Amino acid sequence: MTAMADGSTVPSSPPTLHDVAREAGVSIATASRALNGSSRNVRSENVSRVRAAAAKLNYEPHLSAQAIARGSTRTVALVVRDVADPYFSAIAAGVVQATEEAGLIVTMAVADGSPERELEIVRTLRGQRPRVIILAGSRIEGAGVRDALVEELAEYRTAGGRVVLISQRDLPFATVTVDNRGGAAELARALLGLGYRRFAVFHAAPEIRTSRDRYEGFLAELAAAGMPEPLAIETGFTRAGGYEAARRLVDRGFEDVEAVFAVNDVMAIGAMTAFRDAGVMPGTDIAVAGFDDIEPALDVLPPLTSVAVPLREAGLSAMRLALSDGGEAGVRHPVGVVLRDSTPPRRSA
Amino acid sequence: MTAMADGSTVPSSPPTLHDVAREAGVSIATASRALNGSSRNVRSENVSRVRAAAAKLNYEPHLSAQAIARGSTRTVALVVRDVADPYFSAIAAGVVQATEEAGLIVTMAVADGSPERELEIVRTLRGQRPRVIILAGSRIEGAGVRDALVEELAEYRTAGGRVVLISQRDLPFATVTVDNRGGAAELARALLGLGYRRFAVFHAAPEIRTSRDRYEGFLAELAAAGMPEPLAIETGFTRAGGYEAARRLVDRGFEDVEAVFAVNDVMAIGAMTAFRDAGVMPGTDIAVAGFDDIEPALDVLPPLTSVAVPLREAGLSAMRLALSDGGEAGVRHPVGVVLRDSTPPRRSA
DNA sequence: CAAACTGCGGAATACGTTTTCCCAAGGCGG
DNA sequence: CCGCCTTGGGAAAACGTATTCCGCAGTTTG
Repeated sequence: MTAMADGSTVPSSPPTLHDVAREAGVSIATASRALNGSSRNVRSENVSRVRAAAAKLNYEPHLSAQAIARGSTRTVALVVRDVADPYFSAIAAGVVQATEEAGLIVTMAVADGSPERELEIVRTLRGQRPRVIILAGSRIEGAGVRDALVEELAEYRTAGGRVVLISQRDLPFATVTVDNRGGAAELARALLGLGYRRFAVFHAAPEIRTSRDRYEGFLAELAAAGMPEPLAIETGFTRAGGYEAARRLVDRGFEDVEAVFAVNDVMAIGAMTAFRDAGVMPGTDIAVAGFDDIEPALDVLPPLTSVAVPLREAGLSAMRLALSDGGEAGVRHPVGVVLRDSTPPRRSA
Repeated sequence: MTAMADGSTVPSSPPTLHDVAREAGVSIATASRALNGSSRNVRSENVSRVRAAAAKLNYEPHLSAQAIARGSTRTVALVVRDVADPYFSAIAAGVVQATEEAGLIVTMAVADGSPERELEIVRTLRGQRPRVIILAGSRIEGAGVRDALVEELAEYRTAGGRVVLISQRDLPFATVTVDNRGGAAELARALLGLGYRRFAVFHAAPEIRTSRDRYEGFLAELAAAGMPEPLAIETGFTRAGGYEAARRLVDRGFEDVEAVFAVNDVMAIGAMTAFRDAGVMPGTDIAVAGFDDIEPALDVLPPLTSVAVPLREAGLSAMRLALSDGGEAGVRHPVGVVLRDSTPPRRSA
């Protein structure tokens, strides 16, 4: 603070490059060149004087000013549905890690599962002029919003920005996907192998592409094996959704269902708790399997059978994809079924 | 893209205020005033023409340019230890929500539990010139780093920035805390009331203030009740830390311990899994209690006794505190013990 | 009816950087 | 010894916006 005559204080603004240059006795241009090593040379004596001055004044360059002077920012924008969801927070962790390793800055926005909100976010994001926009788990298929979003993103890319989508296919942008369909099919095969025959599937609205792919992959494999169509229950893509679907199943008296496949782990975990609350024991009375293999899947009892998805890796790949100047390519991560006690082998009926 | 003579394309930069003004047939000054309603009036006809031009060109103001022209940004910087940890992601969710409601932007950095990294983050954050810096769960007590960090933050505040700390006391900044000491004491009383007498405490390094407060609160209450000193095991503040501490306890043959208090839920949950992996059943063979009452505490079996902490609320309060021009005040959130089956009443010995 | 004032548009400046352009000094070959 | 090239410093322009200041027209006031 700067003390005033009346005893009050005034916020003193941080030192600028100008101050550093004056302190070092050189021009602003030289100071700038000394600090960020441009293509131009600076006499080494001047470099050290500028460095010393910057350190003395505790100078930090004004990122906004740099951005406008250079014509590009150092930020990466990440849009997720919900930070508190372990699925997204794992992805976010990967994105943040890769971003910081590249010396960039992450800004985060939460779409809350609303396509309109997501569109609005992307629009205002353009004002931020980020280098990269990463959309994770968007609910992009919402009616007309989809086209508007695609157009918005395309325009952003035209201006030199990079777009990466996580777990969302069929859009003209670089994408990192996981093999949702294949993983669900593999899971179906594994469950059939354990002796299960009658299934229920807890899935979310089909506009959520991830849910739909997993659902369809599971169905396709059952059909291929000549199994009857499973009981499908549509619900929210969240823990609460899984809980509620399980309640509904209990209320309906199970209808012979032996195993539940919930299209993600938080739903599966919610379902397990709902079953237990209703007095039916997951694992013994009814089998439960999920998808994602998030950390809590191990801590729940019985441990949850799931399909391991490298979420953090997906976040890392997204950033790698964004930073490599590669074209529209995409990365697909393999997934792997991991069987645990929530789906014990079933004595042959 | 702009098509070139040779058939290639060139990134075309986004429209600027200049373009909007030209399109609307007014000056830049008028366009600026029309778009963000300054104190100055603009003829309503011009306002609508500018608005129309902006919409037609899909104009978004360049936030960096605004920042430097206005002398202040619209960003809030959040520093957490680890996004993937449910404790921090819950706080982050609250911060993001409140920030977006205020029309601001969140940038996020991950300190990874290293005080040096945290200091470095805060330093480079100053270059971002955020309106607010929120530090959650910092490990601020690291040796000399602490003073440097305080100084850095003080300097930032001098320049007009606002600092809010979450769950960190005794620093000269606005702080939102939870009653860690009181909650732990209350938990101790509750466990004593259930009949437990021999305790182990899994705590983290004392530089982690949150851990220390909970540990001390628990100890103090036991001492007040005339109980013997519990067995203390120091470990990491993470799920892995809890797991490892439980293993150590098992290896030592328990030494009569009847109940474990882990200073947070992820540690408690890790410990429960470790116990189970070792063949001792949490809840029946040994009681376990945690702190935070994160969502998975309900899904684990037996459900985990914990102390409910309004984490999302804490994030919201932090932002409210930052935006209200109030002084150094602080908010303290109350906590409440919630008993579940991981600590069943103990038959009196 | 002159003077003061109000309403509003636009030119110009400011913000803190980077970068282009110009210039001076010194080294070198011819 | 002269011109040319290299080296490196500084002045100034540029980035995109907000805002101050100036000026003009029209309106009110005394």
